[in-house]
Amino acid sequence: MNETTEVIAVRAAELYYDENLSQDEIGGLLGITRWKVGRLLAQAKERGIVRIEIVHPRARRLGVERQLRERFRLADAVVVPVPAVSAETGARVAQAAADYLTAFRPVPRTLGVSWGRTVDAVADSLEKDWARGVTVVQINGGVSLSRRPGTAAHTAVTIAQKSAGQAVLLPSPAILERLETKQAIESDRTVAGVMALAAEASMYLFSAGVPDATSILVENGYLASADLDELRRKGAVGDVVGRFVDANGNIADPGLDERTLGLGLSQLRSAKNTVFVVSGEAKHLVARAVVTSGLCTVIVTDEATAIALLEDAP
Amino acid sequence: MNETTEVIAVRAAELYYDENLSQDEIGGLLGITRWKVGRLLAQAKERGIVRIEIVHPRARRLGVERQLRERFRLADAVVVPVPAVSAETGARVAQAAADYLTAFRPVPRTLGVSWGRTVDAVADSLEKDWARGVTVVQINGGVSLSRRPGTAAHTAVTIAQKSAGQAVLLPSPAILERLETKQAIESDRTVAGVMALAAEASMYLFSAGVPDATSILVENGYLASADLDELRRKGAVGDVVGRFVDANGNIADPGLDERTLGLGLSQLRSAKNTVFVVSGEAKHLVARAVVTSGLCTVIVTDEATAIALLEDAP
DNA sequence: GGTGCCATTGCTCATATGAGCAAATGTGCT
DNA sequence: AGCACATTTGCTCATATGAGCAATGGCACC
Repeated sequence: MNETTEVIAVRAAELYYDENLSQDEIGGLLGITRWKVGRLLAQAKERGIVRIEIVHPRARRLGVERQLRERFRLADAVVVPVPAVSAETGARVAQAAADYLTAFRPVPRTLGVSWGRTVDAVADSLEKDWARGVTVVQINGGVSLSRRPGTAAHTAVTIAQKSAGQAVLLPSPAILERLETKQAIESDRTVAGVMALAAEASMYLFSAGVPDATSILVENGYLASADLDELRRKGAVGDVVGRFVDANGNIADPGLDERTLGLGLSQLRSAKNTVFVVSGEAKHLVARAVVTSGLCTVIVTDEATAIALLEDAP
Repeated sequence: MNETTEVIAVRAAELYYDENLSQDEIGGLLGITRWKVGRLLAQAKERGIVRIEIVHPRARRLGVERQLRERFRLADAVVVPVPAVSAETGARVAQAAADYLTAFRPVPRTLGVSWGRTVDAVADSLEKDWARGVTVVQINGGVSLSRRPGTAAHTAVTIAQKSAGQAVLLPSPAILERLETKQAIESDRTVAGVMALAAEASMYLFSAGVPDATSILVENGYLASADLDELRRKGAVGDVVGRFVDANGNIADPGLDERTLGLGLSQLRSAKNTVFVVSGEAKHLVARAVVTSGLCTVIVTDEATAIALLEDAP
């Protein structure tokens, strides 16, 4: 397309999109046939002269979603565009995840949830009455054994309350210091019951953490900074339901993993509906590990993360 | 439109504009009728959820142009969008003016031109062979009496050469110190001949200057900074073909004007095709004076200037 | 519980538009 | 020049779409 043609295409696009003329009228004005106008408009779109964008906090990128589904054989994917001011990104992704849960059919009877900042944001983004009577069960420990509910409990309880359902909490720390302690807690009737329920959930909702100082596992005192150094040395790129994985989605530190109480990764892998919510540059690596190793069937993320996943091909 | 409907509209817009589905298919997916889809899309456009923009250096704002034509009873108007990096604005406006001249029919036989940075930029933006054999005549003095051609000459010569036509220069300063000198020069056969030709031009091209230190009249030594102070005191908002006007388009300083050699404003006002090229915040005031006082039949400008002209109503 | 009013919905029908194809027009090569 | 080939153009026809209108469904007010 030479420059003259291009300028004509620009005029045509202005008349069509800004002035709402028909292609026929435009042809009359510019002295070309209506078919030529149609072709010029098509080319103008192709070459990015005409840019159509959907500006809305709830906007999504369906094209990218399709690519993610195909590339990683996911049941579904939700990608939100990255707003210019990227502070909002996390909130938008959380909102998108909430929307996804709300729209999901059949409504899950039992929803297994992890905990952390991301999942908590999803809980807060849910509308009241997003569903009816969902039993929300924690899939990994996050509560101290004291009675006062922490953030982890808040997440599950919020999701359950907003559907007028009940929350079933896992009364255990995420990581125990000694294997024996873990086994003892596991064999407790209550805990075992919760774990059995968690194993049967019709849907799981979880995010991932990164092995650095911002990790909520450090914040809650389960791990020390030195532990993370060690984990990174062993190839850990992040944690999923409290379990640290390497770039291939394998357990990074089996010793540590044995002391981690909650749903196992293999259980997650064999589940039908596992919704993975993730956003932000820092989590690109762990997101890759999750989608490539089949830990999730559904991903909800921001466009930048999605593009990163699609770009460096496996 | 409530929030739920709005989100559906967003989905519809994504499917329609990004995924190229038909409204019928979208209706199927979203569980609504195709008419509802059509209505939602229309509303999404209206409410700015769907934003369509034409991104191109040669883009124009036809809607604003129409408003300008109607409001100021112009024969024509050309408005270029303001690019984000506004340094380009001047160049784009000059290009638009060049395009306008090139497309103008019938091709002007004689083109009267003013001089200055803006008009010079137009000259440079013209394509070689933009027209055939146009006689370009200067309409106000800009050359010193010395033989070396300055910028003013360059402008006229460039425009003429690019059409394989000839340039007719006005060998006189723009403003003379004494009235007698001006009259003497005016009565010179050559000068009188050029002025007669200028008066008969089939089209005029000019810009406007502002009465401050950046004025090319100061740069070329015709006026001193103190003269401009005086002019501003007398209400001058800028100059057109070397003549300073107030906000109403009247001569700001008759004494000075009598010593200014070139086409008079009344001649400009009675001409059929007077193309006024102007851009930039600083020239908003003088632009208003020009369009409201009928000095031009055609304006070529940037969107910001156009909006400013339209906003504070007369 | 009626009753009139306004907003929303589903529809008919005329029009606008894109896909696909044949004719025409370039374009490079011998 | 003559030919093969690619590109562009103008067209037919099926489909998509918006305008306009009747039917429907809330909703305030009596």
